[in-house]
Amino acid sequence: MKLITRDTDYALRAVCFIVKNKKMVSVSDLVRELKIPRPFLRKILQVLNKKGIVRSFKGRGGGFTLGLRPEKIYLLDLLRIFQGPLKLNECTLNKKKCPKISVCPLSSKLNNIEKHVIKELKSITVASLIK
Amino acid sequence: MKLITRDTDYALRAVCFIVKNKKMVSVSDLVRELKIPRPFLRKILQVLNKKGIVRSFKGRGGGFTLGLRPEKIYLLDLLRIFQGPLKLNECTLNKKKCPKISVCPLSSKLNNIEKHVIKELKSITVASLIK
DNA sequence: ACGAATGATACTATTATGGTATCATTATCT
DNA sequence: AGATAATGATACCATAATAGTATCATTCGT
Repeated sequence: MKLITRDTDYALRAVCFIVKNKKMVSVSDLVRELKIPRPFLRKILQVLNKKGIVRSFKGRGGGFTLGLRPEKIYLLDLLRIFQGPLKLNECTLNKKKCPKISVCPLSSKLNNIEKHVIKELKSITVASLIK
Repeated sequence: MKLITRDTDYALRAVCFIVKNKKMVSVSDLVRELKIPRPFLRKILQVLNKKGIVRSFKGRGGGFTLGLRPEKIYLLDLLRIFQGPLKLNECTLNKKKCPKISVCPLSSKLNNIEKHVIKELKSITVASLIK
């Protein structure tokens, strides 16, 4: 099981690079640096732009700058953007109501795990990864 | 993101039912009780049998009994059997060595999360879910 | 006006998940 | 012994998620 998928990972790397570079960064710069497939990276950056993580500038000399301060960019947010909500305790039979064999003590235990994971992920910001 | 997929979930439910029933349980019993698609459940039980979690008996009057004591059946084991090793911190660019933008403080943080999750999952046994 | 950049969007490929289907084997009951 | 009721082995299929590609539109600087 993976916790972090590629798009999230790429997004994180891209954002980190943009932070370090201070100035405007183009997709070409990022591709050169990160060796990520260009069209895929473009798609990812467009999402980051829409979410305000990054700001885009069109036209010649354009590219991307940071949209938020690095301390305000949480790994958890990136994860949610690209992978949807983190729900570790989803009961697969939920729609049909749990049948008699109620294994539901499980649910509370999974909830605890989930809370811990979320707390930890919240503590990871781009700023904390850069320094 | 799901932590537990259906096969693991079904396996857990099946095992719990077998524990509660004390005696031999056939696939038909389980299907009746758990409303799980029969062929899928059969496949799952065959895996559980091979792994020793469950013991199978062929022929008329056959079925399944427990292969281990309920305190010895860990959710973590079921998870590993059906979903492979739990690796939260897999760096997607690992093969090619992380490029210069080393985001690797991330790795240690993810490792901590992973350890915690594994520890928690180890503490969940079938016995603890039944009572 | 041209070229260099991103925006929008639709399509494709690969893999993981969630199953089905079929035939072989084995044990029991009559 | 033979029918029947169970699991074993295995190959196949469907759907969804992941990981990308491709193309045309728009915008900005020179």
